[in-house]
Amino acid sequence: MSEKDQNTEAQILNAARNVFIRKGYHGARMQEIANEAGMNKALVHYYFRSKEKLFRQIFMDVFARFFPAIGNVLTNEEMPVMKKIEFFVHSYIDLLAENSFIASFIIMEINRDPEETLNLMQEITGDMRGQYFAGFKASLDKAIENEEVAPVDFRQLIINTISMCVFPFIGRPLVQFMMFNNDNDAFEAFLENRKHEVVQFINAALKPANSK
Amino acid sequence: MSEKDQNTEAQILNAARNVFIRKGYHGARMQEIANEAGMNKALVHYYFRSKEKLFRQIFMDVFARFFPAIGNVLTNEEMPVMKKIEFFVHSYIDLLAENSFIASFIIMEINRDPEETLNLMQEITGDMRGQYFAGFKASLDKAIENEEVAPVDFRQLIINTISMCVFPFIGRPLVQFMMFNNDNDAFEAFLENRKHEVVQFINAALKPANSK
DNA sequence: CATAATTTTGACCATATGGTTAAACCAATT
DNA sequence: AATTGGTTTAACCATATGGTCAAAATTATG
Repeated sequence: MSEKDQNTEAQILNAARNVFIRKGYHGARMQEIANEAGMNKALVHYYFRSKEKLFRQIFMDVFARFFPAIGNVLTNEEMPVMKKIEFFVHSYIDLLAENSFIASFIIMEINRDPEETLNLMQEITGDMRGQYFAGFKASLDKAIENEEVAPVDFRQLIINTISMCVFPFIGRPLVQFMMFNNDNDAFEAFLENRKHEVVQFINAALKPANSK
Repeated sequence: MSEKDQNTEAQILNAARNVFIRKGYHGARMQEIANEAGMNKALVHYYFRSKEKLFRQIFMDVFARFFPAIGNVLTNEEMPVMKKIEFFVHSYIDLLAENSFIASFIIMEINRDPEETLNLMQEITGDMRGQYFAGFKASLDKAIENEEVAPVDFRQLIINTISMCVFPFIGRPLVQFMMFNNDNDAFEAFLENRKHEVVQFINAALKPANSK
């Protein structure tokens, strides 16, 4: 594989990533990818046989970068639960803010073809799926026992947390329109605040009943 | 318009609704809609000139049924804030459970073509958009002043609430796979619980600092 | 420098898809 | 029964799209 090879390949991957993320699988056109990469359509097929093969690679790249953020935080045994959550919320919202279409893209694709998409995801998560959460559950339950946090089901808590982080990005056009008169800057500011607000919200919700 | 007219038209609308919701605009095929309606493709065009016109009508129908659930609850001045939220959470999760693809559909389309989709939505919401939330803000702020609930920005609260209701449905395949080993029944049970858990979670989060 | 190997391109193909049309069908009216 | 008006269909059209191929351009190799 020559230098030029890697270069063109990278150009294609880059263009494909943009187009697929913007338009989704059905909306994306091989021609548009070729144009955006500044080359002939046949060349795209020369490097990646078919649209589907190209898409798979893109999806896995995107998801592979997106997924570990969850795992790394939940896995760290040392950190107290509430710190874990704080760290998670901050890094997740930052990640999404910098890659604003990733969340919609993943959601879009998993709803388009759940079976296939789950297969791709499994190749990345492997068997680790359950482990991530088991670790979190353990340390959460311990904290509950020590009455550091109020009793709560770990799944509900995780989903509450992820929901509050992810939804504003997925539903951004809608939310921005409905609640911010479509004012971009106002919404950006809102997102910046949100990191702290969400943490505070969860923190308050988890305050044990007998604390002051 | 004859009886038969209304019947075929309804059949088309019904089929189109199913197909569009399952596949989204790009994924949907006029032929598939015709098949599902049990008729010729040309007939679909005879009733609704183009795919786009048909789609618009479907989207507006779907959104029109989906949207008021927000407004009605937030508008009611009498109800105490926490009751409003409880009512909202219950009715929203029920609505989504019964129309499981609606949320994904709306999200999908608004990300596909925000401009156009917002236009369609505006035809339904009219100028009422702001009003809904203004009413909620007023009664929330009053409750805060009376120290019935802890201080919180009304937008953050609304988005927190909607996030926690909607996200599990939008991300269902992913969540079900990651946290429930793809077990359908387990996830359904989880959703049933969730109505109460979310209400309780918000309730705890909004408990004023000085209450026991 | 000549030859081989690889990369890139323009032209092309088969198929799918949204959309049209003319004719067939059918129900009501005279 | 014939006419009329709307409904439904089969066949068709133009275009878009994923994909292929042979030739040209470029690069590596002797």
